[in-house]
Amino acid sequence: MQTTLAPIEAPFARPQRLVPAAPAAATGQRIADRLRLIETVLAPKRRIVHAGDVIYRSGEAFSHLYLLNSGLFKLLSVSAEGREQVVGLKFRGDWMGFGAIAKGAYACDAVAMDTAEVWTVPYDELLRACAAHPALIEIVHEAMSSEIMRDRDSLTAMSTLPADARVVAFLHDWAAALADRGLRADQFSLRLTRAEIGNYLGLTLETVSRVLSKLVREQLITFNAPSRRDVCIPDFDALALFVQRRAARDLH
Amino acid sequence: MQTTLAPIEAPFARPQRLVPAAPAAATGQRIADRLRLIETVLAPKRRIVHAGDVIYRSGEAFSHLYLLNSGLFKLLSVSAEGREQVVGLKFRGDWMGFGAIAKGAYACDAVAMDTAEVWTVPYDELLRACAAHPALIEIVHEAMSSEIMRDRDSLTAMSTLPADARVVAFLHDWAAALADRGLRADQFSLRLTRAEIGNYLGLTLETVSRVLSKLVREQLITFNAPSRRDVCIPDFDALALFVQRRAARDLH
DNA sequence: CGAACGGTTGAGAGAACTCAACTGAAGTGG
DNA sequence: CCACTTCAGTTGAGTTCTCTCAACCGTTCG
Repeated sequence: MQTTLAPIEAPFARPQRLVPAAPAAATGQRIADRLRLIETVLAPKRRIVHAGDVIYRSGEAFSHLYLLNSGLFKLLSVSAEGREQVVGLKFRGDWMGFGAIAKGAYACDAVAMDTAEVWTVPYDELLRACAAHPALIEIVHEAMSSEIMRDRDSLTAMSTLPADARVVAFLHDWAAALADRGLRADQFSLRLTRAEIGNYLGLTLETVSRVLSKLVREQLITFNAPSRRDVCIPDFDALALFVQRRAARDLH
Repeated sequence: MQTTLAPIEAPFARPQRLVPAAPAAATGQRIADRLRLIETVLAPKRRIVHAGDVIYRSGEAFSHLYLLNSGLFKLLSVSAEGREQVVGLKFRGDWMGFGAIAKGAYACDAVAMDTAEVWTVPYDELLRACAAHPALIEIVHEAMSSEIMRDRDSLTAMSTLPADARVVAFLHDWAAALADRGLRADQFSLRLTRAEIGNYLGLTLETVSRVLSKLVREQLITFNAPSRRDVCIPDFDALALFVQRRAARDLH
């Protein structure tokens, strides 16, 4: 797979994600609390969007951050030649647009995959509000920090995991993201095509399809109805274990 | 390589990097300016470290950010089993520790690869200073934003580029990082072993070695002395072109 | 001098990709 | 209402790329 400097374990093992069985009472509470604070302090403009709607486009001047209150977004890095690369998936409570601060322009397209509610936060207004509300700055830093960690984990997964473990880690993280938000994680609809999943994971759509078929054979997942997009995950921890085993494999 | 949603070009093409021929007068000025501001506002504690020294370790409680004033650092994600993964390389002007804000603990080891000067910035002090100096907050946000973008670009490269282009992109980015800091970019010493480069890029050390040999044959690089770590890059733009071509290859 | 280490190179194996055929579902127009 | 098309998905066969295993070289260091 790649060069081993020393033995490694599950690279996708994000501490917060590996504790999916959070007390039901607290499930999704942190995220909701933060949203409420943002709401009261900033009174952001709310906006309902539908699948396919684009919040910002690559190249546009940066001015706003966006906070997802519901729904699902994908971030697409679009090259000059028009090829697209999925570089991120955003759930409720996630911010969009952090990457644009440094360059003063968005570097990707933010596309809704669903009916969603987006809160619009003018960046300069946010900065002013930060001066008045110290808690705000910490929330923003925490969100950026999380994004950095998530990217880093993805990078590690990409460089250490074989195809099947990558797909499993993807499912695991998706389920964990839902669980974090208090949504049911044992059964959900992937809203991406095989091509999009493959694009995101650095695999071909055929490989993704083959892996999913294999996972069904191995009973790690099942599909509801013939749609083949509604996944059931009978044993969440088995996913993490699969990834771990697969990563451990090449340490002899 | 991976699923194509639409045609793509060079994924490593980071706008700021693709303009390496910055006016000599301004070269490295932005970074120096920011360092100077931090220095005057925060008066951070300076610290000289040597190759192999560790600034923080995975698992330690988060309390400080670190700003690199000179030298080179690597960030190592270390698993429970002790296997290491290079997840980042830091140059002068780069911050270390952003990833730790969210979880309150560092998730990787920061290891000096060189004699280096590190500035120590207590995070709570930084937050207080931000309230007084609005410019400071923008600098920090910009640094975090840059890190997000860099990770995202690496992810794209990992998922779209074949082995040779990945190595070339790595050299290109290294040279660009040096150029950004006013250092000579046409000739420099890679301070990583083949194993470390491979680990970072998700390749084996043998593949890295083979690619480098091929690049020498194709005159994209040369080595100084038999050390095989001192690289000459006769034509910087040729590197970007190589990556671009290699990425464009699979769009038929 | 011998051991350890970084690096190079070759041969064979294995993983993922490409190309291609096929299915089923959904949508369109006659 | 039913051909016809399109699109997502599955599966197979062959190819290609990268990895694994191995031998070997040169340098450094005890």
